[in-house]
Amino acid sequence: MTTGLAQAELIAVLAAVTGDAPRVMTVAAGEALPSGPFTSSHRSLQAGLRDWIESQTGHPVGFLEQLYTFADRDRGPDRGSDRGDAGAEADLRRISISYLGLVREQAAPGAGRPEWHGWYEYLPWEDHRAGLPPGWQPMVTALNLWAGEDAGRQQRVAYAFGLQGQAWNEDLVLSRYELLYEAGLVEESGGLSGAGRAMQGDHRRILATGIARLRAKIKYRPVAFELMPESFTFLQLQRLVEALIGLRLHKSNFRRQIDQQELIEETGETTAESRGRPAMLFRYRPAVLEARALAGTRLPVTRG
Amino acid sequence: MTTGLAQAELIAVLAAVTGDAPRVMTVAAGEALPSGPFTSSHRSLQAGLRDWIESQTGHPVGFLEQLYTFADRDRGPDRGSDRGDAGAEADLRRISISYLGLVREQAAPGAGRPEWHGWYEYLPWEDHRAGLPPGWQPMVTALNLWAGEDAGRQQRVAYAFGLQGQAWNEDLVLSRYELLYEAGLVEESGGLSGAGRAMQGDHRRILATGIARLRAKIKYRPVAFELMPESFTFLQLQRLVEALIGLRLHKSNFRRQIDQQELIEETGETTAESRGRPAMLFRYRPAVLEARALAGTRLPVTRG
DNA sequence: ATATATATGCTCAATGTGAGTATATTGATA
DNA sequence: TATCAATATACTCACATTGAGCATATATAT
Repeated sequence: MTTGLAQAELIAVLAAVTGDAPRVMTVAAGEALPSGPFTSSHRSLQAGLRDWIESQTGHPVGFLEQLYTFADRDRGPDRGSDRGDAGAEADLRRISISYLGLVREQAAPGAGRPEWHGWYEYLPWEDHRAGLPPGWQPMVTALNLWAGEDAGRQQRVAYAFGLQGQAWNEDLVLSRYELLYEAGLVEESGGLSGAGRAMQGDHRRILATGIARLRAKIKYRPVAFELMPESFTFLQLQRLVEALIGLRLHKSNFRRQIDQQELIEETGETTAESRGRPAMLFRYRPAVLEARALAGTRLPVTRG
Repeated sequence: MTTGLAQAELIAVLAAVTGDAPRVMTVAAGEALPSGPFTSSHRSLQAGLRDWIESQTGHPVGFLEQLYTFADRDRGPDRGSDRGDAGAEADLRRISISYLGLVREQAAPGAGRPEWHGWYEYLPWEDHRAGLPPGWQPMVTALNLWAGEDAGRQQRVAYAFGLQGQAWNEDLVLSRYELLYEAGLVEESGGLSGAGRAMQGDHRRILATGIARLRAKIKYRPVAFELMPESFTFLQLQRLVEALIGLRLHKSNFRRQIDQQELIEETGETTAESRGRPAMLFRYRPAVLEARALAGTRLPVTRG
């Protein structure tokens, strides 16, 4: 009872982008994230997961980062209350350690026949590239109905979904999923279908955690390049970032920002894929990565 | 062998600030971070840890956030190699889930007689408030010696410690500890004493992880108030932030920044603690917290 | 009264950001 | 072949933010 014994499991949010569609690797016909027991034959958490992913996808994982560790009856960061989906009453807890991984392509499925599905099948309210996503109005109406006269709920909804003068904040992926969960508007919490495709257990919450992390990270670390091919045009890079954050970017300002960070350099070649003027091809400069990352201090320190 | 059974343990980095000294709660005469098994009597990871901390410190924990989950033979985010400190060859892995918690004061020790020690006893190279910290020159010399002709090592050292024209980045706490570890300059990796006080196992690495998280977080979330008393002066707030990040701040620019975020409001009273003009007292405005946090987008989205 | 110490407010140059416009270079088409 | 449509790249400009320092206000100590 007090031994602290638990069953350990690894869960991966594996992301890739094809064209302008961000994708996630799934199993069980798109209903679950890939996962497996953490066995003692693995050298480490990272190494165990890396081996497993590479055997499944046939591609190396460039970027792999721990997301969050959940325990039974404690799914989701700031939840004190039980959700009742814990299962049997054994004195064995299950501990799930989730990871975010980025892979460059998603061809060559391995033994497990993984499937790639678009993020926004599961979280359609997160894609604002073409204006308000489908199903937006009914969802907002239902959220407001749930909030009722409760000022706290009203504020949380307005903040998370960018209503009532608040700006849309693309990073709040997890907050939004949790609000929808709490409001009973997703299947996982007993809601009717409609608000995106459901997943087993809390896998959709873990997907939301991964997307939130990636959207936050892309602002101060050049993770986008982990998803890009060797050489690429400016527009391809822009489309990829837009796919991840679910928003359109200002073209020339995006170019300027990338330019002045000196993250990329011309290859010398051009593409003639498109109709108009051919675009220059660029490659990533990894040497600069370590040197410039995390430049944003935001605190008024005294210099000199 | 492949069951995924493991022993689960919770480890806490509990921080408080008294005056201008940031502190961490320790056990074992200041040689270890508080930890304990995660038992099935706990409702959840968060709740279990929260209960335990409050019984130990006698104070409620305002802020509690998961840091990182380690497994035996995998201590530290990006390490593939074993460190050989794993212990017995049982097929039971130990999994340590670490948390960062912030408490407002550190009086009233509970049953376990915890001790509070200054952060910078353990990581003296992190405190740059009074210029270069003691032991800086010998440490840099030893690092350069370790780097030798290896350009990669040289670059990592220069970047992490702000040498050769690079600016000091207070967030890179973990990178610095890991470099010192790798270079054999801390006791935990066989180095002689001198570079700060050691801790058991990898507790000092976990402390570094917690400080790094806090220093990064303070830039975009008002976590400082979790450590402040009810009412405070501007200078007290500044001193606290300075203690956390280990740097001096520009007085009026700091005031301006806090001002325009509308995070605090006057209480109407003043203090006459000091010699000169009495300072106005302020209180934190928690209502605004949710509404304004995470304003920094950093990506050039198209508006309208 | 005067010096000293701290608090609070103001200015200004430099830099960064949001938004839009202008020019260049291609393929398609009349 | 002249023109159009489409895309790429470059430039401008107002405005906000930031880094740095100076000025003023109000207390205590002598």
